[in-house]
Amino acid sequence: MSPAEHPPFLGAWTDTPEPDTSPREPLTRPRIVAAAMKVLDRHGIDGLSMRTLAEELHTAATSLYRHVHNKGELLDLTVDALMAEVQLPPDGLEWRASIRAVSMNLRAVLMSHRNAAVLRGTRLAIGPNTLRVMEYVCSRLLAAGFSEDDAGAAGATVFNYTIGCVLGEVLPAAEIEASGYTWEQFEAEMRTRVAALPMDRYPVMRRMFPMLLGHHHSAPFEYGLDALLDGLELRRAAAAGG
Amino acid sequence: MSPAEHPPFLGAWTDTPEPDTSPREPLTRPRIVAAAMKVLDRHGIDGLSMRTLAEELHTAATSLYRHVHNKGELLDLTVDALMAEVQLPPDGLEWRASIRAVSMNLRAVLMSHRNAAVLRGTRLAIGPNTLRVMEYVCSRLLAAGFSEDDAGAAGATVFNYTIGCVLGEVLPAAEIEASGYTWEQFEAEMRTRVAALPMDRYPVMRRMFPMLLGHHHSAPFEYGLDALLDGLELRRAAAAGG
DNA sequence: TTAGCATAGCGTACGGCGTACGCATCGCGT
DNA sequence: ACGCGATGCGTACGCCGTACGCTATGCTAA
Repeated sequence: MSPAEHPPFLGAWTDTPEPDTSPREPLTRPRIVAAAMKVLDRHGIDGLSMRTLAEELHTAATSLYRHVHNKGELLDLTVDALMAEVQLPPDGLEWRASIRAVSMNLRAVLMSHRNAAVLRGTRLAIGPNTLRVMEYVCSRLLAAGFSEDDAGAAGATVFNYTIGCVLGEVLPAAEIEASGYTWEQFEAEMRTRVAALPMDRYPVMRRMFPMLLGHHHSAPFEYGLDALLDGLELRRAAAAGG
Repeated sequence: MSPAEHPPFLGAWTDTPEPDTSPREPLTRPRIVAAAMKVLDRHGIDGLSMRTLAEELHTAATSLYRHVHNKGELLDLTVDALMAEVQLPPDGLEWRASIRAVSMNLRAVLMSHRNAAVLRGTRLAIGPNTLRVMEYVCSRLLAAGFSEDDAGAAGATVFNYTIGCVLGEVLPAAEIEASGYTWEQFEAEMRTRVAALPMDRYPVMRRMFPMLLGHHHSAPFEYGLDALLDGLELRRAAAAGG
């Protein structure tokens, strides 16, 4: 197999494969996770396979398994890495303002990585970065006077609300991306699909449905978030007063 | 290939395959969807493949494609079928009570089909059954005095909150099921995994984390739901008063 | 300097997946 | 009796995750 086994003139015919003298820094978990996020952003969930990821890293698929137990763990790491991007608000804010800011930032991060956000909906991925955000939220709530039980419930509520909303907003976009449609094609298809449904049996929906699908801005999200925070403040004040 | 092509004694050696004289009612979409739900409940998301589903129906995998465009559509149908199970409360309830009841019923249905609930988190599946529930919620909110925009936002909020919470509650269970662990094994593994994290950097979490993971009951869900409804009532009253 | 060895990378292969394609079978309208 | 559309299914293809074992590399001890 080595060139020495060929007569010399044969070796001259083909370019020697140039033993790939590039330095090529070594594979590490952070590098792998970062690449996974990139592939996810660009090619969607179905576009992320161990092979495509390996290609992105100029490696073989099986090499990844030296650094990651299996694909599930890789996805969990990627989802947790997402949480590293959410900024925590500065100190000194009133509790509502700080929780609101965390929720908004979390939403922004998820929206900027739609596909990872969808993943986040399907995996229980608790890592240091997730914990960091949860720590901030819960400590703020405790400091504001919530009991430990209430702080846990309130924090979970805000989290779950935020993620639920983002999923609702992001899933259409993710499906569009996956199907290769444009937004207009998708909206048209949606319209015909809806027209095929027995809409006359649902008079309210016939009027409101386009609106429900079309929230490209954050107004409904903020409406619900503020309502939720108002309700939590009522409970906090009642508990503090009683 | 027909038995007549073999000498008779050869035919006697093997049991004639008994041409399956069972009547076997024809494949239909509802039958397929019901079977998919059953497989989902029993064997989890990964346990539902076109082949396993076909086996459940005593058919070949490719036969299913006469009734369903692709697996994605099948999953969408299954998710929508889930929504058929949520009961709508009787007439005459105050708006908060009726919305609260829908949310609780929706949660109960999702909790009783964990795996389908996880699917619901990843697919935009709007069919007649989903529409029916949304119709109820929105019409109730409109009747209570919400503007059309606010009703849409409020309805979406309640929906998204409910689904987000259920996902948070159900994902651990779904993962347990998928991994074949028992709940105790899982809790133990979770404990060691958490112990491996830099918990000392997160003092609040170290205390509260077990609680956050362990909500086997609906108290935190109801806490957040009631807070949300309180906040919405504030807005409704303000809009009606102004 | 060299021998030995742990470790990172990778080539091959296996079983399972979704599903395109074309043939067999069956029930019904003529 | 006879086509003919609808339904079921056998085969096959190109992906997927990943187990297994070889090779190349760089460090450590002699």
